[in-house]
Amino acid sequence: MQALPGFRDFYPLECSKRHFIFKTWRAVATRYGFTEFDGPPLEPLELYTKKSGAEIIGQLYHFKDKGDREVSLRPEMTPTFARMVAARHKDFKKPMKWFAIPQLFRYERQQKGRLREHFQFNADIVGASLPGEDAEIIALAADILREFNLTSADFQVRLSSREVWRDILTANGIPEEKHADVFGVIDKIERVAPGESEKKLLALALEPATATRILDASEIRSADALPMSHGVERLTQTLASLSAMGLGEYVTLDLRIVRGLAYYSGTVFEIFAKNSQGEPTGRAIAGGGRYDNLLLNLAGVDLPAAGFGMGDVVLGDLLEEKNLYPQNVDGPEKIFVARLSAAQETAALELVSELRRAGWAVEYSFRLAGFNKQFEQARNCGAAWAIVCDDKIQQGLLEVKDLRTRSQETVAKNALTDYLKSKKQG
RNA sequence: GCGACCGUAGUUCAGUGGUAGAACUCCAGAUUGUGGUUCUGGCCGUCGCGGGUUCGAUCCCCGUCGGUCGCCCCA
Repeated sequence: MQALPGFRDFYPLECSKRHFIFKTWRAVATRYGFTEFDGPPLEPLELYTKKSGAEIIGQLYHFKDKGDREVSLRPEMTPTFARMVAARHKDFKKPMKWFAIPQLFRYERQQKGRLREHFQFNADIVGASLPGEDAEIIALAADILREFNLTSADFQVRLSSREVWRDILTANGIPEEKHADVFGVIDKIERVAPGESEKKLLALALEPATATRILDASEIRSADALPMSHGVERLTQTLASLSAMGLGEYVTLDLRIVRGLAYYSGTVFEIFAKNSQGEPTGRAIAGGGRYDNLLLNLAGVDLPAAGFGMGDVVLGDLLEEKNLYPQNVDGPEKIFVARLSAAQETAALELVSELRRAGWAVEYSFRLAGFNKQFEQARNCGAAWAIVCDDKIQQGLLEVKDLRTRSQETVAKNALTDYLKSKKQG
């Protein structure tokens, strides 16, 4: 028996890494004033088949439950979020800044960076559709990566706008009905052979000259290269805000980004790891954007919103590759309490208990073994300190050994925690 | 859903048409007052599963399941 395909067993080390990622997500989100929420991992299938991106339904992990309901494990958090917000948005002041760390599911063949299950940090703002909100979302995403000690040499935020794209398409006489298809082509420009995108655009019955202008537009990397419009003004303001927040070096305008999901309406962005040439590479670490119409379409409540997601798989691979998991990711400094003989059994257990209640991570040997064994066990459990209980415990004295330097000192029991604290900081 | 490659002890891998090995790990001991060395012993596999060819298959063939990577799609 093993885990289902695409599902992971988290052994202690992997679980520690997962906790490290979650802890970092929560810490930065909290600093940005976001509060955590959660929803059901299983939802009515209809929530996903209804209005949010028809693309997603082909790969849903869905089935019929015992009550004959069509249900699906959640493939993304946004529909759940939209439903929850729509139902009770009047209970919350705007802007609402919420985050969640849902486990998401997709039924598809697994490959690198893509499993049937993953955890995804989601942060969303429901507010007034301001450029500052877009900047806040992007800044949070970038600052999370900075918190993992990733730098501008490691990742790049690629900023774009569907609003700008709609203006470009409309200016080129492309009717609204075709926008989604054209977005689909733009979204894949980087992944198809040269010339392929032009063929696809022509297949959508675009004039050759129009197709060329669309492809040229996707090369735009600066707001100055775009005719002024509401969308461009917005992008400019968002970029200015990000620069003011000290994140300018992380962000570039890149009109190749449009995002796959149909519900995005304005600003969109994706974050990619950079290769040695500084080019975006691999799968997106994070992605998101503005979806001002989703709440209206899905739940009949007209609230503008923006958000992004960041999965643990691609991020985890990157942290692994860059060796950015902390040394002590599997836990705090431990203390091992050893005792010489049965005479110290009780005293040792008292000491173990006292230290644990004082907040230290403490281990000891369940059976009285020779010192060789006890010290070996101390090393194996990763202890930084060993405290030896021997005859001197009668006088309230303990031997404290630093297992890394192998130096040992006699310390009074009542001075132990102060001693350990002073040593820990040093 | 499609394609390529792969599937032997917990792990990394060797191996042969006549029912399997190494290293490491793990456990115990050498060592009844101080640990990463060394030595000794022990546990471990229905050789992924099913079928076929064969006197006989872990080895050949087919299927299936699983893994890796890619396509599709993209949280």
